[in-house]
Amino acid sequence: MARNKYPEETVELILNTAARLFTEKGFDKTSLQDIIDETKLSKGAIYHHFTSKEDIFDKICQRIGAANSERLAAVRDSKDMNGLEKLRSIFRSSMLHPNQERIAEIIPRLIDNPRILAIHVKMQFENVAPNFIAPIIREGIADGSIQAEAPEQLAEAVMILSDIWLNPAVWPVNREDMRKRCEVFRSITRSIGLDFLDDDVVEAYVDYSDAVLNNQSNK
Amino acid sequence: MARNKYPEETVELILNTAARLFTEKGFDKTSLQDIIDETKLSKGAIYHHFTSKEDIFDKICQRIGAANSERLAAVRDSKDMNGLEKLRSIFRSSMLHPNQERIAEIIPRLIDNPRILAIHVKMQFENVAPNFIAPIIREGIADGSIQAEAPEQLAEAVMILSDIWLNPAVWPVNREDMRKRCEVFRSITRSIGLDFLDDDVVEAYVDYSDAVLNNQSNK
DNA sequence: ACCTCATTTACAGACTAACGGTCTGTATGT
DNA sequence: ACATACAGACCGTTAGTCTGTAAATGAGGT
Repeated sequence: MARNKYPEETVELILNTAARLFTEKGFDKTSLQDIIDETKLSKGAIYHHFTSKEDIFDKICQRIGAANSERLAAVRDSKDMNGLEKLRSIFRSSMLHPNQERIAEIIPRLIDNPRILAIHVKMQFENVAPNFIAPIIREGIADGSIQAEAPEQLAEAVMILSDIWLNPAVWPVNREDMRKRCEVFRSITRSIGLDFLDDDVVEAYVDYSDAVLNNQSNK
Repeated sequence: MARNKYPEETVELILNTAARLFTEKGFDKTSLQDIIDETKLSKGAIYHHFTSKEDIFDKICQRIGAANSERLAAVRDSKDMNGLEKLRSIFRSSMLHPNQERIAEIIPRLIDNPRILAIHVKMQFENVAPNFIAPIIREGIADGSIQAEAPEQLAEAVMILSDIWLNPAVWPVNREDMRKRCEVFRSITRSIGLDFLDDDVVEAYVDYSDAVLNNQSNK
């Protein structure tokens, strides 16, 4: 086949396939041949749409980042909630998200997938914390729902703790340990004026961690 | 040259050279040829002492981990301090360590060196937190110098925050931001019964961060 | 509106350089 | 003599390049 009418579909196919393989096997252990085999495309096709394997990875990250930003921006710019409620909403939706189960099935411990871990950490620092969490905390301080100082640094600390330490995809633990982690996280956030983790969200964290753990031991 | 009298020196040469190259250029971008060129050894020599490039990396990590563990164990097992004093001592010595300047000269942002970042995170989770920080917190709770619960989880939280977020090697920031981070870290640790970061240690963090930042902009 | 044809685009796949790793050969210490 | 510490040719696989080709497209004439 030459000169496809709908090249966007080819791009999508490459991105989707590569994303799956990268999360399943890791970036290094996914070869271009793997992508070629799974997509039934040719090297020429892939290098026509992307400049390198790295480029494919970057584009996948951009796509995920954009989807994530959109979700967060909707909450941040909402007029119906105060600062604290927005924080609560974000953590609620990220944990009770519909595609949660699928992720638990696929993802290996991110700690064993350095590339994905690093980009994950980077996104928290460069995008999520400064552009979404910090403004919301600032809003919360202004509207009186949050008592705190240094919103930028608080946002960073909260995201590091919740998105790396509490994140079961990074390092899953058993139910009890996860519950204890959540409790410590709550006592920390409460003490700095940010009490936004609800009981049912904690349970979702615990369930998710357990699911990832079980899925791994099955392999 | 064949059949060297002192093969340990060859092993050391390989480990030291590889460690430097891995931190300078990253694991992936350091080729065996680079190591061969810099050591003036041959492929045969390297594969005689190591089974793979990965193996070299692992041995480097083990060496660093062992040195680190030794330092931490000495504090943990000391009879002259209570729990809180031990924590204080650890953070003091890790920041005011003699080889600090050398590291600042070499290291790129760990966030751009995924492999090293991942092993760094892993060591905190698998070794430092459970084997050293948690026991010390437990001791502090027992001797009354620390008021807290869940020492294992607290240890994890403290190490995540201090060794990733506050660590200038991971993500250096300017002096003001670093100072703010330290302040937030202090308010967090204080609130959970762990006030162990002294003013002069904060200044060391700030200086270190600034040094790493300046060094990078020079490149 | 329809046909023509040059041009651009979306691929296919042979080819290349560099990589990690293996294997055989060799000199030197024990 | 034998084991050890190398040296370096060799191999399969990898990411990335380059050339070839067929289908879509857009401009110009009818």
